[in-house]
Amino acid sequence: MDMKDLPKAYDAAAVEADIFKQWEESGAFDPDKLAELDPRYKDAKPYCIVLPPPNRTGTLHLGHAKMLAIEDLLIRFHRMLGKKTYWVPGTDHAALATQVKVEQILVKEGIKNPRKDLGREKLLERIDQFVQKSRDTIVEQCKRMGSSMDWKREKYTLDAERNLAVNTVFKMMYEDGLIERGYRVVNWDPTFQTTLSDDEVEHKETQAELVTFTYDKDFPIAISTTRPETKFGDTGVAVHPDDKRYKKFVGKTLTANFCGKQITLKVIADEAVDPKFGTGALGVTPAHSLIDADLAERHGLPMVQVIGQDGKMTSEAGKDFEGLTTIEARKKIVEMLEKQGCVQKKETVPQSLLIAQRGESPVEQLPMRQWFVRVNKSFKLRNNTLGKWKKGDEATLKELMSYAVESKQVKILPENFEKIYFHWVNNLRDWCISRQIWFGHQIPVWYKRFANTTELTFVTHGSTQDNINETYSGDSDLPLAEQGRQEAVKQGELLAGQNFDLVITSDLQRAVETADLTFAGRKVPFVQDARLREIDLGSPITKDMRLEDHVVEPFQGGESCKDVEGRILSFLEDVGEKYPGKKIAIITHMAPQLALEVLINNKSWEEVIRDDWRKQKPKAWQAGWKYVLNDIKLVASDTPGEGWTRDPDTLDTWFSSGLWTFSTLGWPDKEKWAKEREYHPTDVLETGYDILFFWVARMILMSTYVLGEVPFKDVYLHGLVRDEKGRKMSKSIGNVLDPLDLIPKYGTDAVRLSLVMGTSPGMDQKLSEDKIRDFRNFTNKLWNISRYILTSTKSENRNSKLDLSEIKTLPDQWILQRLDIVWRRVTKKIESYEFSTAGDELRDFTWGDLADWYLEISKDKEGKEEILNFILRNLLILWHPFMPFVTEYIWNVAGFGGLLMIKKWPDVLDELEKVIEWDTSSFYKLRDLIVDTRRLRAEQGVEPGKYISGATGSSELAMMSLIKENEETFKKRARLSELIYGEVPDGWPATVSGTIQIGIDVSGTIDTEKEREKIQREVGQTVSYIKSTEAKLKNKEFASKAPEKVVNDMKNKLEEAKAKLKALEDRMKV
RNA sequence: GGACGUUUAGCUCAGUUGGUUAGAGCGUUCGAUUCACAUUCGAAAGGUCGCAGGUUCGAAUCCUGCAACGUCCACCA
Repeated sequence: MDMKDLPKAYDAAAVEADIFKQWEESGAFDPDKLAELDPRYKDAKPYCIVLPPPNRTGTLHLGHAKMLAIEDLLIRFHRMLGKKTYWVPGTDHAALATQVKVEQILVKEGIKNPRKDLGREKLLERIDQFVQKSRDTIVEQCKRMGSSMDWKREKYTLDAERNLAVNTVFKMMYEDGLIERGYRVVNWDPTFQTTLSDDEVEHKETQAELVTFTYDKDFPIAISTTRPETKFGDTGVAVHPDDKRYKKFVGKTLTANFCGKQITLKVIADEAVDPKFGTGALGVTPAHSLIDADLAERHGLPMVQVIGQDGKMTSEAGKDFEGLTTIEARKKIVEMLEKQGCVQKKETVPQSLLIAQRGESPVEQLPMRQWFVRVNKSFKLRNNTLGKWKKGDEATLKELMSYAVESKQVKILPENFEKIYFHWVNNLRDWCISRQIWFGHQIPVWYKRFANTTELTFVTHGSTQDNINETYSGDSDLPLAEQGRQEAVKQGELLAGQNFDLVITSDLQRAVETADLTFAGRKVPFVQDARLREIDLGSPITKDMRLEDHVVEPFQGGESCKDVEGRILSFLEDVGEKYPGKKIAIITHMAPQLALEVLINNKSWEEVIRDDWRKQKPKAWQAGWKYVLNDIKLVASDTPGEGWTRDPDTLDTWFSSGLWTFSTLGWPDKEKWAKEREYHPTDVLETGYDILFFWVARMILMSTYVLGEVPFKDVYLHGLVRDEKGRKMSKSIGNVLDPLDLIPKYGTDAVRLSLVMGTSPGMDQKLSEDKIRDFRNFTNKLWNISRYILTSTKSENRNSKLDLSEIKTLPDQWILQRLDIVWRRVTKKIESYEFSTAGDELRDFTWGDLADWYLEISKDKEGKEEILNFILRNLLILWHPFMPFVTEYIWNVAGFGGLLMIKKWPDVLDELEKVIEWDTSSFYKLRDLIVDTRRLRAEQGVEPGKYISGATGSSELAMMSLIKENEETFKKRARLSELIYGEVPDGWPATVSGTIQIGIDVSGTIDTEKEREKIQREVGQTVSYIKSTEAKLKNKEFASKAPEKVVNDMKNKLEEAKAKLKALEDRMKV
């Protein structure tokens, strides 16, 4: 392109698509291809950020745009620094949120009850269609934002690889006893028919009627409630232990006829009751309140469920109420109570209603059988590199989560969020992970149910010599010792009263012999089954062998406990099918028996080994553990085949997102994981503070549990984007700014800048179109600076080397020195996540120093082409992470060669190392002088614009020197000229008429302000810090008052600062 | 009820271990513009740093209390 044809204004809309295509096709987004593009990426250090996967529920908003702008800035910066950058792209299925949204759409389309009318498969199909569309939009939007990630590596929280990770972790946790199925009070959303975690439930302030009443006319204690309909489920009345009014009732069991239902209430005393509230007595409803459930557990009160999953009253509420909604029931109850004269008081009180986070539907608390992650359960650590524990130590998930942040292995920015994090972790309750919706990871648990129940009676074999010695037999097949024979006979006596249809023994000698002795004289058929064998340990083992060491990993080429579990599982399947309804005795060994505990009795290996076997060993020799086999439950990472039914529930979406940092890097596939292992822990997690608990905390939980390491080193929490009045952007207010509208209007670079500049971590940001417009103006400024340089210099000078020893004039030295200082500061600031101030620094340089001063000065002097091109190249490099499109475009137009996005930061600036030697301090004095001149000129009314350009610096200096034609002035002007141009020119430009009096001592400005100011510029506050600290330390009062530790701290820091300063001074001397 | 923030120019915000005269952008006012850029340039005005105490040679910065606003968590049944 001919430089003369460059348009006056930068047209972002016209060039961005092409630029992005160029980047994408180059392969520079792919960390593995970087080395092909530039050899410096060979063996480069990894740098990794996982993209917080946007929900596939629709389109991206400005919050996403902000996230993309910040992360792309970091990625581009580190890529230019020479790191192998991997920005992991992906999207989130968002389980509940998505299903809810699609169901709502379907309802609008006329399908009244999508779940019922379409069924699981069809509904999932519709969701998949929606989700696919959503995904395409999201990818397109990310690209429009200029995000430099490689979508060929796209991951999805619900794809096959992530599913394997989810199932694997579920199984691990199940085996460690961290996941359990329990009957507990959970949050239930009757509208969407699913459970919700504590974090998905919100409180909404409402007014409610607080009714004070007695259960029936004769009941001695009055209670208050806002939810009379739950009172059918009351099983207790709680009072404060010190409350004299009720002391006589404590411990008694009272009955009442509550609106037609006979209820039994135990009066309990508990500290949790506030004697000052209401009547001081509290009706305890264990089934419908988490708080009451805790109370009930402490005092052993039963649970009665009176509200069903449909949100209506159950049969427990009696015939008159069954099937009514809670509101209807409430009204009716109050009426009935009033009729009976039981109501003492009705008042309106503020109450916070539980509602689902999405939508407005109220949430009920009900007891249900659900899956939970137990955060307070201690378990044995597999491998852990956090430092506090070693393999085999015990810890709880909560402890892992706390320690990761406490030890600063995860640093949260801004720091105050650490407190919030700890508070949340400390108050964390078990996490309900099962959801009754269809869209999501189905729980990896399968059941096989049998037509009839089979009863299995476990019979231990008698002792062999090895058993007596307490050594493990390995694969040896010893006969019973004499003691063992006696044991077998004795066992027979113990089982004498019981009849068996069949005896199944393992095929090892000791089991077969035991069968013969124990069941001698009975007419029971015997069957041998090799699957009941003891563990094959490969070879004989010593006494020190421990079962817990090879639960998962096989020992010496033999079997692991898990292998045995597989054998027993297949055995049970056969037994359940072949012998339904029979009573069977099985003679087998220790490990197979533990497997029975695991498979039938729902225990983890860790548990059975630790708790059951050792404690109950004596009992084992007495025979007769019974197992009732009516179904088998199997937790597996893949379907076990036909005849198995899978748990229909799905997992909380955050279970899969919690694995995101490593499930995206190939885990648990050994090969893939090995290849990308180096990227974990990832370098930084950047996201909004609103999902600190939902997501950030759960990633820390999962990563420290599964891998024993933190998921990321830094957490950068950005604030929310709000409208110009500080309100949340919402469709109902109509104040939503859509990135897709803004980008064509102002350009992506302007939108990105507006989201990064003027913001700090954790702080909400007010955004208006005015602000974006200002940054559009700035991109145009950069464009015009470039246009000026490109049109005023020859293209053959674009990449010419700069010989620093040839730079002699003051403005040249000054601008290069400024550039040197600026890039150092910008680098430091980006590294410490101070994007806004980094941008300010750059903008001040670009606009304030370069455009307003240096370019103006350069107009009056030829021969600055190398410097101008040099500065432009570097300016583009420094701005690139902030404004990728316009900088890449200019780089292209200028013909600097190659792709800007993989140019080395700071690359060409390396040669600037030496510029610190120059003394440019007098430039500032001159600048002040010029500004003074302008002001004076304005004040004294020099005819404007006639001889001198309004904005330039150098011509005004010339003017100044001509103001008073006398010897003194001439000297000054000669000196000024020398300073600016490095020489005294032969003649002067333009003649200036008029006279302006100025009295500035130019010579005085030249020799002052040397080393100190220069050092200050480079090291910031160091010099003054040293001075003030030294002064403070010398202060006798301070020294005597301050604690020793403080003084020492200050001394240390002082030494550091001095060393820093000295290093700098040395550098300057070279 | 508990915790955490915020309060600095008309507006949006910087101000990193306390240290010369508290900064920027926008806006306002005045002025300039044959120039790479009117998407420009220059200048000016505008601040008891929320309030009240305290520590210090020195406080926007540290401590205490108060107020307003905001957010999160818990919840009185």
